[in-house]
Amino acid sequence: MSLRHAILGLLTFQPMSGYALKTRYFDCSIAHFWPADQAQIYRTLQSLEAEGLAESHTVVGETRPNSRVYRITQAGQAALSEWLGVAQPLVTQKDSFLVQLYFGRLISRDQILAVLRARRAEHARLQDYYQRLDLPPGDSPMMRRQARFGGLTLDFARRRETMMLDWLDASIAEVEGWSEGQV
Amino acid sequence: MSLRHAILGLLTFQPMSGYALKTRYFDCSIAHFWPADQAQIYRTLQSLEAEGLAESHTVVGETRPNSRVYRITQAGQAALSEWLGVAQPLVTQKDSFLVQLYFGRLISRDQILAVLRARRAEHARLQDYYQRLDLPPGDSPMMRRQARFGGLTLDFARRRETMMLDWLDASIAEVEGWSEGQV
DNA sequence: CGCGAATATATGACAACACATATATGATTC
DNA sequence: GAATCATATATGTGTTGTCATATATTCGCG
Repeated sequence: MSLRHAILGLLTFQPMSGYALKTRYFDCSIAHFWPADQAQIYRTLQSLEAEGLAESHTVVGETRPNSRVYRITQAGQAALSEWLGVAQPLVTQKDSFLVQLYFGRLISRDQILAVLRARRAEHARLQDYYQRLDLPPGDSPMMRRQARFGGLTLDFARRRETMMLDWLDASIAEVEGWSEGQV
Repeated sequence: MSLRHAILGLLTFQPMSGYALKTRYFDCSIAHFWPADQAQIYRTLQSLEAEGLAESHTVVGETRPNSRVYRITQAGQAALSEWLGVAQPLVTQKDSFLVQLYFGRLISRDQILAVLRARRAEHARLQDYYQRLDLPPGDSPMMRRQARFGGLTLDFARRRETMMLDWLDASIAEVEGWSEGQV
């Protein structure tokens, strides 16, 4: 249910079209911890409207194609607040890389090291991305409050990438220490 | 596709029934980073057999119900090795809690603190679980090699929980420092 | 003027997954 | 003897998500 509530949350910034929501808001924030493609977002907006949590009207574009601008309703705000106040159950994070590593004994030491190093490179790239990423300072009281919470989630991403790199470095060193015959 | 390969991997330990696979192996290992319910595992075993990656025969149980014992085939071993050798694409980890936190400004400081503290308690429980969890020492060369790779994934889980608790403690302290009027 | 890029929305098809439920056997417990 | 638990497998169904594809407009470039 997170995508529904994430979209309702973004609509609290201002009413907007699916396109603006995805390209100007979603992809720069929520997508870092709850990615979704265009089809999913458009369908979710339709479903939100069908349930009365959002409403839309067509805006005639003079310089662009017409767009359908969505606005959160009172019912939508109530549903969002309700959801935000209840602790979500902890869900096990799925990671196919850990499945690969768990069965590392089934391939050669060089092969598993190559997979580990490729993973390290990906996370180094991500760490760099999150280090450079900075949040818009906020030009209104609302956006300044928003920036604080955005800062918490960004802090999480940075800590996670640091932890990942530490663990990958330790794992690579450990596997390198295992003689080929033992692997 | 991870579940398919995880199941093939478990079948390399020994041929076994869906029930044994789930309760004696899957839930104690793979489920920590790729959970799946009974229905999903049984259907995946059927699909693996349909593709020739596993084969099964019925074992008549004298003291229990009959069971269908699956064995990995040559083709299955080949498919598994193939998959293990290729680095899987990095997938964004979805976390509904981060969605909640990102929109923390929409509820009261006390409410978001309650959600943060509930999350902290969950991760403290998980950390305790992973600290106590120890892998079977391995009674054969294969299982000793297996224990090494299992150790790497366990190390990851422990580091992740430590990072989570550090971040949650820092976030709780930070939010506590924000005056209610500002939140 | 044609072409591609950016803007904008929508749907079909399928895979993966979660949750519920159905069924059956044999052992243990009260 | 009835109830319950552990063992064991199977399927129905709805939701979510992914990927591909279709369609339409306007702008800028060569």
